[in-house]
Amino acid sequence: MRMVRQKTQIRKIENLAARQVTFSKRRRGLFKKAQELSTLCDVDVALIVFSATGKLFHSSSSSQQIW
Amino acid sequence: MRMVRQKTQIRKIENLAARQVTFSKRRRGLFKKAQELSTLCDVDVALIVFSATGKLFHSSSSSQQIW
DNA sequence: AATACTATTATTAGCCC
DNA sequence: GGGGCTAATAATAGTAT
Repeated sequence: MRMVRQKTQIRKIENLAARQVTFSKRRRGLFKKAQELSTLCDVDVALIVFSATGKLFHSSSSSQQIW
Repeated sequence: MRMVRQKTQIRKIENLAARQVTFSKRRRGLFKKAQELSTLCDVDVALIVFSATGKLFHSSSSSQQIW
């Protein structure tokens, strides 16, 4: 079974199931990167992701609570 | 000249110059990833980074202006 | 929906200018 | 501070379970 991966085009993924899977995977990656930037560079980072179904994902490394 | 790259430890980079370079590079990467998530998955993403010198970097894909 | 695998792409650390 | 280079690490698309 070949697993030929195409270079990802950055445009809306039309297939709902595929879009949800990508949302889950990339959301995790984004929060990880945000946390790493905060730690490595000693800066505050706030990240808010609003899902299509109205669910809210957020993180903030700030000592100030802004949300 | 060997360029032996160590696996990055996720802890504060003590050297100021190195920290600033990493901040610049990773900040760009993070905003790119945020934009990609928004486009691919058709969701709103807001990202705010407070630099050590008080400079504010932000992006929001939301149609609602929150900043 | 969640998790695991893995080939492949994407990011980036360390360097030079 | 910024930009380019390149090898190495890291993220992830596609697949399978």
